[in-house]
Order: sequence, then structure tokens, then C-alpha cells
Amino acid sequence: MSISSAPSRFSSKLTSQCQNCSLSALCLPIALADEDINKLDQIIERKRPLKKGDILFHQGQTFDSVFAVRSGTLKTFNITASGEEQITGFYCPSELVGLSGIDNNAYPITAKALETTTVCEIPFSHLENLSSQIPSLKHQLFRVMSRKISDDQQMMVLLGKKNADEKVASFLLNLSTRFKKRGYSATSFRLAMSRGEVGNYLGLAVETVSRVMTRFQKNALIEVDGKEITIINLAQMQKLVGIADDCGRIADI
Amino acid sequence: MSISSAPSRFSSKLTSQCQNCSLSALCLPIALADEDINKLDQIIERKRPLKKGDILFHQGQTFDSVFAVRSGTLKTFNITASGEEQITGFYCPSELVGLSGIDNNAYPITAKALETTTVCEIPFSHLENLSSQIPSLKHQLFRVMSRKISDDQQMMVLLGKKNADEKVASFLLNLSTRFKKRGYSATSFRLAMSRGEVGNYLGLAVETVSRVMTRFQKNALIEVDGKEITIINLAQMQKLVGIADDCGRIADI
DNA sequence: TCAGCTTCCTGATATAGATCAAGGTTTTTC
DNA sequence: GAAAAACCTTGATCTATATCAGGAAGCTGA
Repeated sequence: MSISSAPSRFSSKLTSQCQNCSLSALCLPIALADEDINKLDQIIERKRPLKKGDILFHQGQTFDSVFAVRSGTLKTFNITASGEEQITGFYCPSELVGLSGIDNNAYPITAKALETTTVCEIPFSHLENLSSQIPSLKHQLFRVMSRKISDDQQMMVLLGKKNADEKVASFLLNLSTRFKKRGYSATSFRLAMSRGEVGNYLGLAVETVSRVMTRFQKNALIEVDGKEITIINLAQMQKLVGIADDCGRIADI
Repeated sequence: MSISSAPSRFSSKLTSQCQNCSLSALCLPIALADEDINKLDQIIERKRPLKKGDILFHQGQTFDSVFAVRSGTLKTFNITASGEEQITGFYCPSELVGLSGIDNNAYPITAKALETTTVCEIPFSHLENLSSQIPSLKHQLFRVMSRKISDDQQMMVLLGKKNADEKVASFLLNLSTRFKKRGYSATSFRLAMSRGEVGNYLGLAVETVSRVMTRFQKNALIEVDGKEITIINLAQMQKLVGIADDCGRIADI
């Protein structure tokens, strides 16, 4: 099978199916019967890759689809009154982006590729119809949205209560967990985003992010080589973030 | 009709219906046909009032219902590793609380009454089933969850990028908007939460909240009398928050 | 009605992290 | 493959807001 060439950037269909997708166990198809995956498959459009810096959708643009990341990484952000960019999330493969657009029929944020990225486009009206026929799909959709709400609330705790060290440690561990879930190494990975983007997301200045990482390296918590990060002392990092240790108690550093 | 007395705090059914509820235009029933409102009505349980300080559900408790606030105010919070409370939201009449519990079948936060508060309990499994039969109910549910995601993202922008003045002004204007939507005054209202709770929510110290409010009063932006707040100079407050003025441009103070 | 909490306000001081500055490194572009 | 641009790091300084402290005002319950 070959990739068909297409006139417009976003109009080509790449030949691929949910059934064969290595992400299906993490993405929407989870818990769907084969025949139901087929139905889902039929409403999904595979897109040509986005290049670094390409925009998937713009803040204010009419909402009609949610997107599942297949490879690469996206960031979402909105532009504040003073014209600055505020990053609200990073999206890894199997994660769904665009759900916040349902309410007003317009995306309240912009989504931009941090590197070469491919996505599946899922027209929401079709997904909604399909979800009436397939209760487990509907449930999965509710779960995904619910999880997004929980995650965002954790992010509020981070922004409101944590200091710079805790923020950076939380960020790295969060990425670690997401990579691990996808079968990649939990301790060694490459950041798709710049220090500036990390800082923006965490409510810190670039310099602070840089300093904290350098200090973590000096203290042998992590090893940093440009964008390559290796977590050396996972237990200590978890302690820093306040994750309960294996005794069930809460670490107090 | 009379209110039946009941043995346990949460088991009584108060006689009331979505049809007669003044909040139905803001709550889930919006856009439902009369017969559908009836069906929704049948799965909803009205509860006896919560007293100030009563807990509606606990962090970690098994999830089975979402709740619509009918009167009063709730706060939701979670307890951080270091034992502090981090408030993640305040809930006014017609607002739905508990949606973040769907994902893991457990509430990730605690919900507590800030004053005497009544809620409608909506068992989620029933709601989910009903939503398959009533597409507009399903759509409304998606919308409510989507809006929650957008709102939380705005909150992240607030926590990550705004200074103390902007945070307090945003908070007051946000409340103002919510009161207005419910038919109350947009410029004069009573805070159900303490300064400490406001600070906790906004990522500020109590003292800072107090100082900012005092300064706003000195500058004739608002009038403060304990928990009673009157917004005097709405335009200036909006400018402070960075809301686009009527010319469509962005205010730059 | 008063004693004892809790909340609120205000001033003084401390500090985490921002900002400014500048040099080095990596990535992109042509 | 060289030049330009973007990004990263490190040090010095500044500042917004936290923290500490104490007193006033409101509630609460006997």
C-alpha cells in the first residue's frame, strides 16, 4: 500500500486502521468489540504529517473534530490579552486533543506541532452518533473527558502550590509515566519541547527551568544532555513530588 | 406538598421537579423536550440540605453520582502530599460537580459545603443510559464536560501567568458573571468563601488577597464590607483582567 | 453577655524566582 | 557547510509576594 499524493495539506487519507494501530489499546478503541472498532475506523480520517510548527487548529476556529495523536507531539496554548502564549498542554501519541471545543463549537486554544506529527481526525458529530450505538464507546469518551478534568485539576495544584523543584520534577515524572504507558523507557527519553516551553507550561522563567535541571543533575537525580533526559534516581524524584512510597505513607521531603 | 422526614441524612426525597426548578434553563435539562425532562426527573434524587462544613463526597470514595447544586455553594479540594488543602473549584447553583470521578470510578477530590447547600444527586449509570436514548441530553453532557475543560484551562492561565491584582480581579468578575447568569446582581454579591479560601484557590497568601481587596477599594474599583462585595468600576476591573473592550481591541492595563 | 475562636487587616521583613546581561551551544536555513 | 537564528546556561541583581507578627473585628456557644 502506498501513500496517495494529495493536493491540499490536510486532505490525503493515509492507509491505516485502528485494528492495526499499536495505540488502539490506549486510544478510543479500548474495550470495543472488533465490529465496533470497524465502525469507528470508518469515520476516522488519517492525515498527512504535520511538520514542526504547523498548526492543527487555531483558537477561535469552528470546532468539528477531535484529533488523536498517532506520532510526534503537539502543544496547545492560548494567547493572553497581553499577547503572550500560555501553553495549556502537551499531547503524546494516543492522546485526544480538541475536546474543549465542544462547548462553544469553537476551539478555545491553538494546537501546534512541536515536531513532525501525525494525527487521526475524528469528526465529532459522527463520533457522537456512533457513541449512541456503541455504549462502551460513549463510556470511553466520558472517561477520556473525565480524566482530562482530573489531570487539569492536578495541574492547578501544581501551579498553585508547588515550588520550582517540585514543578520540574512533577513534569518529568509525568512525561516518564506517559512514555512508559506507551512501551517506551520510563527513565530515558527526549523532550520534544524547549526549556522555554517547559517554563511557560509550568509558570516558571526559562532560566529557572535551566537552573533546576542543572541542580538535579549535580545531585545525581537526572542526567541531562540537551533534550535527552535520563532519570537516575527515580525514588528520590518521586519523593520530591510527594508520591506515597511503598509503605503507603507520604514522603515528606 | 410537604418535605418528608427521613432517618438518614442523605436518604430523604424532597418533592421537587426539574420542570419547576428555576435552574433548569442552566442545568442539564436545557434543550430537552418536556417528556425527556420527565425521564431525567425520574432518576434524580433530591437530598436534604447539607449544613456548612458537611461533606458531599470524599476524595477516594467510590464514584456513582454527579451532583447539581440547587442552592448554596460547594468547594472541591484535594489534599496534597504535605497535607495541605488545595481548592480546585467553587460550585454555585445549577453547576455540576463530581464529573472528574468518572474516569477511575472514584472521586479524586473532596466536595464540602461552604454554607447551607442543597443538591440533586444524579446516579451516573442511569444518566449514561438515559443519554443513549436522548441525544440532546448526551450532547448537553459532553458540552458540560467540555466547558469544564475550557474553564480549567483558563484557570491554568490565571495561575501560571497572572499577578495578584489580575488574579483577584478575575476571580471577582468570574463570580459576577456566574451570579448574573442566574438572575442575581452582577455588581453586588456576597462571598460564600473566606479570604483564606480565595487565596488558596488563586495561589496567593491570605494577606495578599486582603491587601489587594483593600487597594481595589481605595482605588474605587470595588466596595468591600466583610463578605459583601460591590463592583463599582466594572469597566476598569475588566481592563485589569484584560477583557477586550467594545471596540474589539484588547485593553492594555 | 461575655469568653474564646476564627477571620481579617496592616506593617515589617525575608526570599523564591523573575529579570537583566552575556557567552556558549545547537539547530535551521540557504 | 557557513551564516544566522534560536536555544540553553550561568551569574548578578531586583521585586512581587510570602512569611512573621500583632491587633481589631466578627462569630459562636455557654
